[in-house]
Parts: sequence; C-alpha cells; structure tokens
Amino acid sequence: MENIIKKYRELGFKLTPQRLGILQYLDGNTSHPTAEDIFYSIRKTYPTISFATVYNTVQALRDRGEIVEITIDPAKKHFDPNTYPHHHIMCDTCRKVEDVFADYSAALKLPAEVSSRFTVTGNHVDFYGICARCRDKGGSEKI
Amino acid sequence: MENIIKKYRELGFKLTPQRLGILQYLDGNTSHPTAEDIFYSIRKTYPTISFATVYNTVQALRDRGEIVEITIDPAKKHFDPNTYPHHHIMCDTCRKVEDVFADYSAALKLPAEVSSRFTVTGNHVDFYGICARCRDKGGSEKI
DNA sequence: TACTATAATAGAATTATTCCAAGATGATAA
DNA sequence: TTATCATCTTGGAATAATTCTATTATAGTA
Repeated sequence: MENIIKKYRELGFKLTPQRLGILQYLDGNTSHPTAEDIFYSIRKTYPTISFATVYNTVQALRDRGEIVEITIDPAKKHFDPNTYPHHHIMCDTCRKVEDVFADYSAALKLPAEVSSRFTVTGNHVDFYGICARCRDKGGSEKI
Repeated sequence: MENIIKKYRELGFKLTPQRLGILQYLDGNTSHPTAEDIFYSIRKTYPTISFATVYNTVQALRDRGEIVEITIDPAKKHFDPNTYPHHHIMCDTCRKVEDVFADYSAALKLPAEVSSRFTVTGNHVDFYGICARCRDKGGSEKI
C-alpha cells in the first residue's frame, strides 16, 4: 500500500482516493477484469465513481505500460496488471480468462515474407476451451 | 459465382441479392474487413442494405464455420473468410491486418496445470508491428 | 495556505452491435 | 406457374462499450 503510493507517485500519478482504490484493486489481481468489473468493485467503496474515471485511469496505466489490454474476448476488453510476458486462455462457455505462463517466443518466428515488411513490436497467444467447471456442469452456464 | 450459389444453397442459405453481394465480396477477400467495411462496400451496389443484414449474414456464416471472427484489433471485429488455420499481424499505426501463414501448433503446448483444467478448442497467435508503408512515411499516419 | 495543474464527475456523444416488428421475397411443392 | 411459408431485409429503436466535454474539486507543491 505504501509501496503503491510511492510507485505511482514516482510515475507522476496524482493519487486521488478513487485512483488509489483502482490501483489497490488491480494490484496483484489475476482475474482479468473489464472496465465494468473495476467500476462495480470500486463503487462499493466510492459510490460516486464514474466510468470516465475508470477509463481515464486504465488509459493512464496503459500509456505508462503498467497494465496490458487483453483482446482475447471479442465482446469486451479485459485488463491485466501483470505485464510480465505471458498468454491467456478463455472459457468459451463462462468467458472467464486465465493466465498461461509459457514462453513461446523462440517458436513464434514470422515467415520471411512478413518479417521483411514489418518491424515487430509484440505478439500474444490466445487459447480457447471449456474449463473444468463448465465441463462438469454440462456446459450450458452463462457468463 | 455459380459455385458460390451452389455452395451456400447446400449450406441452407436463402440467397437474396444482398447476401450474394456479401458472399461475393468476401469470397477470396484477404483484407480482413470489419462490418463497416462490408456495409459501405455492398452499399455501392445495394444502396438500401442495412447493418442488420450485414451482421445477420456474418453471424450466419460464422455459425456455419464459413468465416472467422478476428480479435486482434481492440477497437472492432474483423472478419476473415479464410478458415484455413493461420494467424495475423496488425500494424500499430494504420491498423491494417495481414495474414501470417505459419503452423505453430506443435510449439503451442499448454502448461500441464492449465491443460488439466481445460478442454482446448482452439488458439490463435497475434503479432503487432509497424508495416513498411508506415515506417517509411515516418509512422504518424492514422487509421 | 494559496496556487495550479490535473483529476473526478455527470451526462452527452460516439461507435459497435443487437433487437424488433413489419413488410418482402426466395425456395419449395402443388 | 403460382401459392405458401419460412426466412430475410429493413429502419429504427435499444443496448453496450467507450470517449468526450465542461465544470467542479482536489492533490501536490511552492
């Protein structure tokens, strides 16, 4: 908590209570929340928080490389405070996103005809599947 | 063209002029269009086409496995009529999506702790970078 | 403690996508 | 060839995600 304040102050963040709430919520969070998830969670403590504040803050964090925007879900963006290179898997049924810690970098060589035309800045691998919970339940649950 | 009609009739499609327009537009199309791209293109020939028709048709195609929904772009969905397994790269600057034909399947093994909990249904690899055009131009173009 | 740049807020605006009800039209069978 | 019907098309409304704007509030600093 002290660490969080120190860290983000050094990054030039103006630390308002709402922002601290968001930063605490995200710290070590592995649930890959959406803007909506963040909003409803923070609202328990700060009932006046607005979506604009959530989006402003995640944008500021993204611009400073403190969180990563995840595109695995066609329906909406998820955010990941873990910026260590890793990948994801999403359950087709409940749409929960989980981490995949594996290093595929050596294997992901681009064909020459592509690499000759692109200066590559990054990559990510998305997996899809049915999680154990949904499989056991019969696989027709939602969200 | 005859082939298109035959193929989709066999798939149970009711072939209206608008649909044929969309199917022709998509046939062999490697530009990874968005719903918007499809809409404005078809509208040249069928000025009354609606977004609802575009979305209905791409949904029907997706449900039958005839096109693939691409999530590489956080801003909007792109569609790809090429259902042969492949991957994509997007230019960070102009946001153009291109194909990457490479087979990484052997390399993309999931860690046991994940594979034990998921029945995997698929995966895809997304690359990001700056394309030659944008690099040469100085890299500040939009869209 | 006062100042100033930045943040928070409500709400409107934008953009992407889906839904709905009404009318239109392909495909089929008589 | 035509009548029938299931399905498609359409405009527009509805929903959802995200961004923008103008105003007010406040954290950080001098």
